[in-house]
Amino acid sequence: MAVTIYEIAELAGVSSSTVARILRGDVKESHRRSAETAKRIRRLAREMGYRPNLRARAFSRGRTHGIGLLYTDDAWIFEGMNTEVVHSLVREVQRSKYHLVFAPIDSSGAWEEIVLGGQIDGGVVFHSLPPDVLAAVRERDLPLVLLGDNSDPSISQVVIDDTAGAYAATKHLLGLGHKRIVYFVHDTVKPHCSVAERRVGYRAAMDEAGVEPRECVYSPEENVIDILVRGNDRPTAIVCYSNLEATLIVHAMWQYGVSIPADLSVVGFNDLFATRYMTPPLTTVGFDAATIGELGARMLLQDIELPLEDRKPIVEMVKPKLIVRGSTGPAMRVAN
Amino acid sequence: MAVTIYEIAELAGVSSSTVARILRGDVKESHRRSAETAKRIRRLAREMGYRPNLRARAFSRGRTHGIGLLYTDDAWIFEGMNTEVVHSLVREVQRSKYHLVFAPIDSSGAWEEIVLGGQIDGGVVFHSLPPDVLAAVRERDLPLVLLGDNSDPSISQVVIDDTAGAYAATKHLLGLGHKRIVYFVHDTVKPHCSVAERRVGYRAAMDEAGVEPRECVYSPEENVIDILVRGNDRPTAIVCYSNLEATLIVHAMWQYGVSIPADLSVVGFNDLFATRYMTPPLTTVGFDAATIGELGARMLLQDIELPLEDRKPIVEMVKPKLIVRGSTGPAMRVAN
DNA sequence: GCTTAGCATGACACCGGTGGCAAATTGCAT
DNA sequence: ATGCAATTTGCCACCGGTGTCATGCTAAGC
Repeated sequence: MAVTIYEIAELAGVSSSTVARILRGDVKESHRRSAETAKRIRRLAREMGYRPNLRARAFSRGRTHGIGLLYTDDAWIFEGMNTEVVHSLVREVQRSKYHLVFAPIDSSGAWEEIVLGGQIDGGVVFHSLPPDVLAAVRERDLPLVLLGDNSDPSISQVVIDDTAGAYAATKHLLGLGHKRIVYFVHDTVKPHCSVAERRVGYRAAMDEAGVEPRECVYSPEENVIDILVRGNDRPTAIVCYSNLEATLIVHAMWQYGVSIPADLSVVGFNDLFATRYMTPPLTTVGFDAATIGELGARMLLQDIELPLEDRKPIVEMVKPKLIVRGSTGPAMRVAN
Repeated sequence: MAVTIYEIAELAGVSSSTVARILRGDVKESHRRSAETAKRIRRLAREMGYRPNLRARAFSRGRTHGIGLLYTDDAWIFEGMNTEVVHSLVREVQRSKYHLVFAPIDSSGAWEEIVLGGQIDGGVVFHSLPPDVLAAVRERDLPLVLLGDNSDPSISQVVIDDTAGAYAATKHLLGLGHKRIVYFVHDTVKPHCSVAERRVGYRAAMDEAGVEPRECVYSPEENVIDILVRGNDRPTAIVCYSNLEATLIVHAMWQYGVSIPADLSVVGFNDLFATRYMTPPLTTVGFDAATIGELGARMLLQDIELPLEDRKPIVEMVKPKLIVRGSTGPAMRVAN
């Protein structure tokens, strides 16, 4: 059905290799004859609506030009900032004529088909890979880039400076006169290096100010209310692990009549569109999702082009910055 | 590097066809010898870590087992409900050993590579296709399923009953005693059939109640404030086209001290996680995103398996339902 | 024991490009 | 005109499966 180089070759009276090379741009065309045939062949191809069969090319070259989007359920790629990262990833990868393929790592084992079946030339990982998957990928010599995880230094990665972000958030609160500041993590959050990193940043700022750090896990909800509303020694400010905690806390405080930021200051993490329109607009640590996708894609594509032995892991760190909005304010004077 | 059927065939002392057939399950194995060789070959394949080369299979069969995720920038697939639809799409497609490929329709022309290069066997469309793309897809006889758009009856589609949703929302407000109800659309919303359909539902309910319908475009913001805050004859309730309008209105009203729902009732459209935690929690029209993905995927996969002439467009309609939360309340008594 | 339908098997062409190699052609210098 | 290097061109094997066809084998029926 579709036009092939052989049909073009026949009509043009040349061999299929010539057609293939010309349409691929493998010919310098300095000779007079070459330039002429090249022009003729290109015209023919255009007229006949030729499109290289990418299945055939992938087979023959052993390269699909596919990039796997590898993620576990824990990575929540359909939530928050991650969707924006994926968005930029798609864009960047397209620019180099590659395409992105969903490769969820779940019990269905579909990832095996994709990775072991040779459907992709490399993978972008949200956030890290189970050991068996990693082993399989390694065996196939597929280059990888990890996004948002620094657990394996032997793989290239793009990470956010979580420590710096949490540090800045805590500093901001300390600067407003707060002393009783809590670091909050929701208990549905999977153990992930960023949880610890943000904690480190928080603690560093607290230590520096000579204030006692306090941590809390948001669960069960009652527990949180007890701490934030009924507690005797209740905190005046909160550093949230992410926007989830911030959203839930703002909502819970609204229910209990605790005013934000008058009675309680809240800092989130991640600059989602919606946080700008919360009541009050959320002060949060933000970073540019597009940068992460672009860096990741470029690092991966570079590795793919490189011969196996020249590949070496690179780590890129993205600096977040604090965006001050309405959910933080000066500490109450009356604080005991 | 990777194991092929030829290597297995050699070791097993049979032909490559036999290996291929046995590993594909094309053999009934009623004969004694067959059963024995089959067992031997399967064991060998397992021991050698054989994996069929899917590039080769795709080439040979002319089928990639890839499904294109076709979307324009206008479709916002990285926002709101759409991400959930994509999520379920991935899942459902995997169950049938297919994989999803991002195929954004933009000026980069990358979609041509994917569609015309034969990288996919079919496509899921958010929400509709530009004419040139549609023509290209048609020419390749690629089956399609449209999600959330009913503009082309010749293509299978999964649509939400927008009219019924907006009707239910408006009915709810009328039931609470509201008379001055406005239908709100943000001006960044692209012309899309759902805008009109929801308007129809809104109007139907208003007409039924014998109340004058009123529509508004959210832009510029000043305009909205004028209408909702300063207006003499200002509305007491709003039916929003989507959650975007609802979020912005709730936020703006908070700034102007208009209390929701006491002074103004707001109904959104789309049941996002975050709407549950807005202040107040949003009354909204919701539908199950997963259902849409599953239906769409199944319809498409069915079409792919079918011979060209047996394919006929199917339309599935998903019923939304009203979720009453805190942003709607009875109309004020003092209303003139 | 012989026939025969039915299934398993092997041989081989094919899908549509790629890439290495040898042969042909060209431009340029002598 | 001749030689030479540079470049283009054609030929062909190859990538790893699939599917068809002819042949070989098997088990059941007589």
